[in-house]
Amino acid sequence: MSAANHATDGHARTPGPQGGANETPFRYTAPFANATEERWQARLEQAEAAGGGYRQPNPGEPGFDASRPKFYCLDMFPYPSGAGLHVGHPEGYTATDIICRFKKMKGFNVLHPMGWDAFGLPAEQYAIQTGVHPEVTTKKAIDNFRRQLKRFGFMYDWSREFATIDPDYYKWTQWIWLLAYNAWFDPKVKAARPISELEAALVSEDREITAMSADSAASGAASSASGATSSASGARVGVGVGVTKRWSACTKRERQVYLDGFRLAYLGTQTVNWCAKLGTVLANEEIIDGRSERGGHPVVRMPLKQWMFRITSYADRLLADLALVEWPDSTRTMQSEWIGRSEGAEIRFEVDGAHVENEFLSVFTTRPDTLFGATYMVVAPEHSLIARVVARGGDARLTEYVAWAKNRSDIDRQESKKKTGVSTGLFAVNPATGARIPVWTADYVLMGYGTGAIMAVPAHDERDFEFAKEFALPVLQVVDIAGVAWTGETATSGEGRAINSANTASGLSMNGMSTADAKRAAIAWLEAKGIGGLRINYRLRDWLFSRQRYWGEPFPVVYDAEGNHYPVSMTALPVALPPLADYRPIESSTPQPPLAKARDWTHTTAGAAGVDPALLPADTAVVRETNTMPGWAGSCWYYLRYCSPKDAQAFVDPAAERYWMLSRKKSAKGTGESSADAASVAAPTSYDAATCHAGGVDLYVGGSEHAVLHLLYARFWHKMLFDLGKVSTPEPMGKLFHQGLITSHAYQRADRTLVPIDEVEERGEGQCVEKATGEQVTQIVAKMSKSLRNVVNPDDVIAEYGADTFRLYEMYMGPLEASKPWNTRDIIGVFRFLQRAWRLAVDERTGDVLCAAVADATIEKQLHRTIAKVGEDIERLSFNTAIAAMIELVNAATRPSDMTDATKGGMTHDQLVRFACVLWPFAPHIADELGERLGVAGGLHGMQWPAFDPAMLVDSEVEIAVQVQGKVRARITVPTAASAAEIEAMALAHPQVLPHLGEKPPKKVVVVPGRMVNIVL
RNA sequence: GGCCCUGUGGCGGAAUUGGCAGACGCAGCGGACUUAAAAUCCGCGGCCGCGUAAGCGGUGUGUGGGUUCAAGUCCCACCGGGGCCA
Repeated sequence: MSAANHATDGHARTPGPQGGANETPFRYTAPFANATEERWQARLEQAEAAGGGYRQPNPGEPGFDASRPKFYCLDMFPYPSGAGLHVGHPEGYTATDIICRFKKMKGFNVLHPMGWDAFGLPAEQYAIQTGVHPEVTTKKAIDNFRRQLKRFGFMYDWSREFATIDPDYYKWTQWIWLLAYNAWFDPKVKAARPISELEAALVSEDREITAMSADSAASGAASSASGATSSASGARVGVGVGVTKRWSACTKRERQVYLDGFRLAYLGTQTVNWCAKLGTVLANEEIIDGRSERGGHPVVRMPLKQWMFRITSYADRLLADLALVEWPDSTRTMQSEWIGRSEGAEIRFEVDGAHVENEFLSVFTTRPDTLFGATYMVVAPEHSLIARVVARGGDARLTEYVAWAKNRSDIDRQESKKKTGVSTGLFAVNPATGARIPVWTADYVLMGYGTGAIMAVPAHDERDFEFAKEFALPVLQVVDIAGVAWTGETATSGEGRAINSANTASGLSMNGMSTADAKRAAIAWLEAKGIGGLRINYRLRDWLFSRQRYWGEPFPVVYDAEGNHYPVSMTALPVALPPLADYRPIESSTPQPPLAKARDWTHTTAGAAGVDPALLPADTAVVRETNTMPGWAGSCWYYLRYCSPKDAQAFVDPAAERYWMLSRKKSAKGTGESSADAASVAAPTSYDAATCHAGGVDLYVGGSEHAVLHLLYARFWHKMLFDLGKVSTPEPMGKLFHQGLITSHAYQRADRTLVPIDEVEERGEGQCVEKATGEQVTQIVAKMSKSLRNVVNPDDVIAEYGADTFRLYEMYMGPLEASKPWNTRDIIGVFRFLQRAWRLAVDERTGDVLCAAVADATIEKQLHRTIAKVGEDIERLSFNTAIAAMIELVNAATRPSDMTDATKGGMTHDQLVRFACVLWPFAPHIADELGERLGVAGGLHGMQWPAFDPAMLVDSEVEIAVQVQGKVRARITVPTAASAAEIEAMALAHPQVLPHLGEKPPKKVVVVPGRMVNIVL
């Protein structure tokens, strides 16, 4: 078969652009590779325009094959930044592309979508810098990203593409938020339920409720929701002021406030991190060392009404269900540490003092066994108790201290060596000893952890001890730790035996008990006394979901004149982001969302805004919420939308969601060869924990920088949707994989300062010197950065070698999960491999295919082994070794320099087709081109993964090592089936072994058939 | 400070279950082809010592111990690099 036979598209015979005297116009050069790739990509565009291409139909759609198993493979969608793709993007995308192409050849229905995470701070900041509307810059960046990704030839189903900024998408983001707004977490069933069910129960049972002010309600219920997981369910945390009333006796307003205290999306007054420069509030996790993660601007703390998500309700389940997913252990550990479950006790201390009466101070401690050692208490400067003391005329030093401490970052507060604080003038009563102990405020206690107050046990806590020393507060040892002498000079921490811990008056006696027993005794005593009990505390805080920015999803909420909030009806969505001439944030010391500037939009009526008339008459004047959602919002559920991206009736079509997200657990036996048997079992129709996989997406690949936040938020949304019956699996991502960071090189002077890569010259022998000074520098691995001038632009690399080479290079660099340095010099290696592979099949002078007439038995065997090895390696994401195997095959089959003599080396037509199929997932363009020249029309995507004969994987003979005392002394070739006794006899008789054997017979001979022999003397 | 990951030639890495360390690639060296160069093809290659050579001996996976017939792999301690929580 010659190339001329299928030169129908007029391109196949086009010589590589190498000039007139070129003798090898069909050589696989970079221009030839680029031309070939672009030709195949143009064809793909045509096919896509005609409804084909790599489109994957859904169940019920034309062309859908129900007999095939499904595989949903997802990349973390990118922020389309103005800078375009960096080399890190195609790393994960190539990996998933290889797996998807492989799975397709193995007979799977493959969902492999791509889209854009286009809202959020970076897009807005970029727009602000360039002075162009974010929508314009974002869409331009998307177009550029799409162009770049298409140039890599990824097998995405582009018909499913969307961006989070599309109104058709964020309409449903708002819809999900409304679901959360209209839901509460029922601690009895540990699941979300519609809030209408809570309301119905309150009405029918006419329950007694504690009516509260709007401000305290939200935080109060939030605390009780997490407290509900402990046995201390009745205990209120902090100082709550409320009146108990029957539901029927409550006003409409009181009922509303009460219900608001349960919503999963609620309005709470929070001490927030206000970044004046960015004009927005930031989540704790967006702040590093007291400055904004993005931009490094200072952040101050102030109270603000914000929309929150009650993610703490899900702390237990978010923790427990980590066991159900195939995620890297490191990621699961990070999430569980982020959730930070700790078991301890809540203890309520009575407070009395000049200004405050009948109050109590609640603390959380992991060491209730040390209660007798609590010689003073400390509350955070932000604690509500302090505010009240100040309001009732507390002394000036206290006021001053609170003002000073308020803006110190959490890090500063915890790390500063010198402890600061002032006495509040109040006293609390230690319930165990009956002693009056002073209440201090100090910034080393944070409002964000526990209750914002601690009982200080200076004898056994380092920080409490330092504080007690600083202010001459009493220290009492209550734990005797074996092997650690008590000197009074330093705190002793750890477990031991309780001492000085008995009081007949209070009835608590723990002396002699182990720490574990003492904890139990203390908790039992607290419960009996009704002043506390077992409590599970979480580090996890509720999720601050409001941002004072323009470029985000508007909240579907309006406020009446009194400031009461009302949801926009689901049927009135989307609440479209209004056009705004000046969208810049308002840089100020007080929060002012930019959307407030769109007065025509913000000031409207309930009817125009789409509020249910049953909630508020249509002509009521209302003001829209001007905060927007954070960048995380759109990425919390995009994987669901891909299942049915155009659905206008629902956020996801239930049948499509079920098909792509729900799957059976893999049977224990099924290793690798799973295509045929998986299809024979009918797809499940509903989730069953015993037989179904908890996670939906079969493989999710992305960077580990998203190990906590994005993945925790997405899991939270998914669990809400699961509870409310909107999705069919309890977890969003069944299997997760993090690709490693691609780093680069930089050079370091003797004084450890860095030198940009282009200011260094190599002088051979691995010696490098700085051009300007001649100083010797050493090569180190560093992150790619503009300042080090070591950023690699994928477009440049493709122009120089082609996309197939780029893909191959990134996969060949090393293990996918490892962080690896980019080394441009190494790219030539995989490029040469593709050249050799090409030359194996194609005459470089004529473009005709070159096939061996007769199959070489050795090559045939190696081909089978390569097919087996590459298939296994793809399944375990070991692409570097798969490529090495292909290189070995091609090297073995490569002819000597006379490349026209088809009788020497090479592969037969049939072998070349099979090889092209194996190469296709990695380097699809060259493989498709080879395939076509070999007579497979229209590309290889319809081909099956080639079969291998297991018999071909075994040799009849094997060479094994013979060791004497663990040292290799000889190698013998034995039949694979040889018995241990036969091998032993051969080994002992070997001439190279004999001299090493002593006079006496060997003590022992270890024979591992097929591996080695070890003779022990 | 605690937990986790990691350390293999000049470089990237391989060794999937404790079983021949260094696959494959880069860089390097030698040869063939060529007027020459590039390209291509063939070959060499951890380090040290001996040998003209094929080869032989020793040593070798951050350091020091241990388990084992056998350790890059398992255990303990330490050192360096990275991450997470403090």
